[in-house]
Amino acid sequence: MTASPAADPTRSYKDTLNLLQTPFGMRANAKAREPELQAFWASEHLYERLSQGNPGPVFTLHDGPPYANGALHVGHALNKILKDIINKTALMQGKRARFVPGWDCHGLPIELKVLQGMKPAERATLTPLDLRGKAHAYALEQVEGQRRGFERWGIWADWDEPYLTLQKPYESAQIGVFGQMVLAGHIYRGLKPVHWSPSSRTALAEAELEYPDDHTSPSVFVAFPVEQLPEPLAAQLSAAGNGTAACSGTATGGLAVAIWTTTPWTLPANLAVSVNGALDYAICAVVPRNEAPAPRCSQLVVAAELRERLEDTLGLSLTPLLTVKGAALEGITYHHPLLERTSPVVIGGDYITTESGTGLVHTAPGHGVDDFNTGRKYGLPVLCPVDEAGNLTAEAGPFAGLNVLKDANGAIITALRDCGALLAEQAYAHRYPYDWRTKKPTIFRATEQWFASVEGFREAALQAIAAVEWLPASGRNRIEAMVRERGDWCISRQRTWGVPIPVFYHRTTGEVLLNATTLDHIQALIAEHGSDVWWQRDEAGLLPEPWAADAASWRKGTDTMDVWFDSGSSWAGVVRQRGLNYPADLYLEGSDQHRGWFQSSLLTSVAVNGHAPYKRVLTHGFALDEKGRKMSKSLGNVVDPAVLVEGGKNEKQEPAYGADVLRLWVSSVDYSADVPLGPGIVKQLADVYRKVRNTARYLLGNLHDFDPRPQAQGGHAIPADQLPLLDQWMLQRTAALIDSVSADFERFEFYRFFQALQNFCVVDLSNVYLDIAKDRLYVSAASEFRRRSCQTVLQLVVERLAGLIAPVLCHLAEDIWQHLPYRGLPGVSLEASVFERGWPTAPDAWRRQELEAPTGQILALRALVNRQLESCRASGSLGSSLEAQVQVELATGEIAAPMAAALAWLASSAHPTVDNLGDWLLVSALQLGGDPPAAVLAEASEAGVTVRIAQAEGQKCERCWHYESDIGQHAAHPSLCGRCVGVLEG
RNA sequence: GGGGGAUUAGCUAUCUGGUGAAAGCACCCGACUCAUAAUCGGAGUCAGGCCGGUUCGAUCCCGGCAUCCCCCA
Repeated sequence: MTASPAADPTRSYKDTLNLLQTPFGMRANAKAREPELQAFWASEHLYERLSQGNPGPVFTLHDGPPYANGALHVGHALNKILKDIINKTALMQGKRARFVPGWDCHGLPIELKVLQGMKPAERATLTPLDLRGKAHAYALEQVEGQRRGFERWGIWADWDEPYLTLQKPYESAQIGVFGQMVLAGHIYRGLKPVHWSPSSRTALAEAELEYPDDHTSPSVFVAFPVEQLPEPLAAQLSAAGNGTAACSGTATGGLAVAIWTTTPWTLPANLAVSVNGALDYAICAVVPRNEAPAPRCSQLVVAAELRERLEDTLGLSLTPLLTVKGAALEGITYHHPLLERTSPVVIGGDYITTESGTGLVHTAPGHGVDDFNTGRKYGLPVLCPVDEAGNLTAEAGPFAGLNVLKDANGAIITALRDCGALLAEQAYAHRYPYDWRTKKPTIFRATEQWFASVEGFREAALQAIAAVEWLPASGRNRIEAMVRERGDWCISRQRTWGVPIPVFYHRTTGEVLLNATTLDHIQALIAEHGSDVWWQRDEAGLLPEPWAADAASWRKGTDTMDVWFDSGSSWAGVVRQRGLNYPADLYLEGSDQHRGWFQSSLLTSVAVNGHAPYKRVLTHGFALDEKGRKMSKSLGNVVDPAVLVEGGKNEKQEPAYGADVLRLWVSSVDYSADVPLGPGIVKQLADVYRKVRNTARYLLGNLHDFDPRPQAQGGHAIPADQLPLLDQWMLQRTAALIDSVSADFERFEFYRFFQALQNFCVVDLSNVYLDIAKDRLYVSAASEFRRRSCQTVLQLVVERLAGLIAPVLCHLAEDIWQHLPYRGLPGVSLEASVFERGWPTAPDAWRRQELEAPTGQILALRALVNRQLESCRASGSLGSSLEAQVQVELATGEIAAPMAAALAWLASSAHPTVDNLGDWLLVSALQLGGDPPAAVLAEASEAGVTVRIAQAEGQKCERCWHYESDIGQHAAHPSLCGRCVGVLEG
């Protein structure tokens, strides 16, 4: 340094400062940079090496398979990124966290998607195998698209070996689960009402129904004559003075129960009348009004609340004789008005209301879900006198042959009128399900289905639930209630795109063939050929000996399995097959999966192995918009993760924020409830990201000439215990951050990490430590202790900061790591990736809680001074804080004791060139006690501490901007202070 | 219709039976021009969805209602 910059106007003293230098950009340029970093990970085989080669235990977060259909949405992002944060943390902690991603590939939506994409003519000639081939191809295509999206988000997984529910080993394992349940006696065949379309002679799923607005049904009110009353009720009635009317044995002229139905054709299948046990019912005397024809009964039972309304509807005068709870009606028997049959009055469920009808519900277990469930409770048979085409069968007696959607209703209404059971008839408009393809009405019809008998292992399931840790804890109540109350699981579907139920029926006797031999045989065939084999081969090709010899007598079943059975078998098809932990360490899905995958997986695992497939279950809520509403196209509030990450058509309006901002969002919200997302939130997250990035950039930029090796080994690092107090405080803050963030990740409370990270970067680093550090870093000579000690801290902090953010901001963390300026210095060894460094730790020596109190005092003093400086700025008397000098005066006694202690602590520092109050306050001069400055610009007192602000004396040093009185004492540097001259002249 | 969850500053988040407390960001004002499409300082706003109960006292406990979300019917 010979020529004086002052003498050379083309140079300025700025060039003599140690300003930051780094190629690390202020902006992420995420669209280009993130894929580069991902390519780096791939080239290093980082995920593979860590997940397989880590020294720690195997950690299994088992992926719940998303459905292989449609574009990725923010719900996918929330789920997969949460999983990835947990996996990356586990990998950094040295665990072998292998993540096998999955897809749910079978089922109706894909089947329908394929069918919709075909011309009617094409569809007409479609074979099941053709359909399955197209569905298979479609599913793979969807999987590929979603996989690319997940990878772009930086998710680490076995992307080359995902599990798909359509893979042969998976299907084979699923058949194995089914087989074990069969052999354990948990699988049975039974009748169940399903949506049935007579026009297409097939069962329909809910998704295949539509509900036109203009449907009208011929509704009827019918009186069912009572045969017998339970003893207590009979006694009550006779006590009310009307015992005689309750006929015994004769149905004529006596008491009747009144029902209402919109499907008169189901009356031949009536097997009970259901009441709500909690509702009030009135037994009424019946008197015709006006011209109305007299009914055959003299007393009617109706819901008390509906009595008056029914008087109008039925044209009858109903005088209440006795009011009882529905529960008291249980045990009444009545005679079917059209058939020779006696049936009971039973207690139904809460579905029985007084909104319409009579409060007593006609119950035909073969033709309604509520009816079916109630019937099961009372052991009623599932009578279904309707064939595939919707024609009544011989079981319907005189009505056999009539069609339920055409002539049956009329004939039955006529018969009711003829026998005097018809109370009223009226057209009733309501929503009614139609076959979406034929546009014809559907019916409920009982069909043969396959069930898993939950009853057989309900207790075991409840015990398994109790052994699992549910997060949040309310999840346990939720699934427990569902499992306790649920009925048997109907696992058969009348569809083509799925795993077959491997059963044969005898062509003449109907006998079911399903045993260990056939199951093993089919399982082996599917393992080898995939489930297509079921459709490719005839019975002779599917049956094992000895049945194969008589193949012509057997017919293979056409049902497929419920897709929940598919995904519910993943513990067998994936976790166990791939050598992961079973039970898995963690399942993590949206809270809707209590009814879905958590439950189906639990049931199959308990049925086969007697325990849950998971040790812990973590659930998250749903992504909503900024106002807490569901995202929908019509509201225009949908956040497309692809646009968020890669930018929209107009990148000015929809910039490419990058995957890290999406990941930061996931970390920022409390996902135990529903989580909000919208443009405002994204913008804010982008600001937080920028703050973290710029903070890291500043750290990197000031390490450009730093060798992190200890001085003893030729480097620049100062031992921690020899650092100034300010630096020790910074390390204490860093240790505190590491400790709290480690705990946050342990509890999966990432939003706490998000808050702590923000506070660390903004307050501890940017506002305090780095603000004070500027003078040390820029002004001091490059190798001065004052600067090297600061760099020591920056280096320790930046590496740990990178590690702490790595599970969430994985790209930023790696980008920081790749830009560590001392990478490649001789003698410096550095892991290739931040993920190889391991989870950040802090030596115990950093944890010095006792530094917090005095530092807090001084920072409070700093705030007090700042307020006064600001008032000086407002009056125009000061600009930069370095234009000021400060006098601090402490009151005597208790009140100022903490501050006095803090100042004494600071004064006792071994490194007064760093630990001095003036530098900490960023002012040019500081005076403790003594006489006040001549011209005080501002003054304030707080808690016994008085500060006075005055214009700093001397002149501004052109290099360090401090105001000093020793300016101009060196001829070569007339505008510099003594300190700067010392630096420049060595 | 039933079950579950949410409701504190514009946003995200936090603590608490005692006149409550509340961070960061955003917004506003100012400084700097040696992190500059950056950085620093200051200020203000503002409150626990609504109604009722328990209590000497409730944001915090209980009940109801409203709005939103999930599941089921």
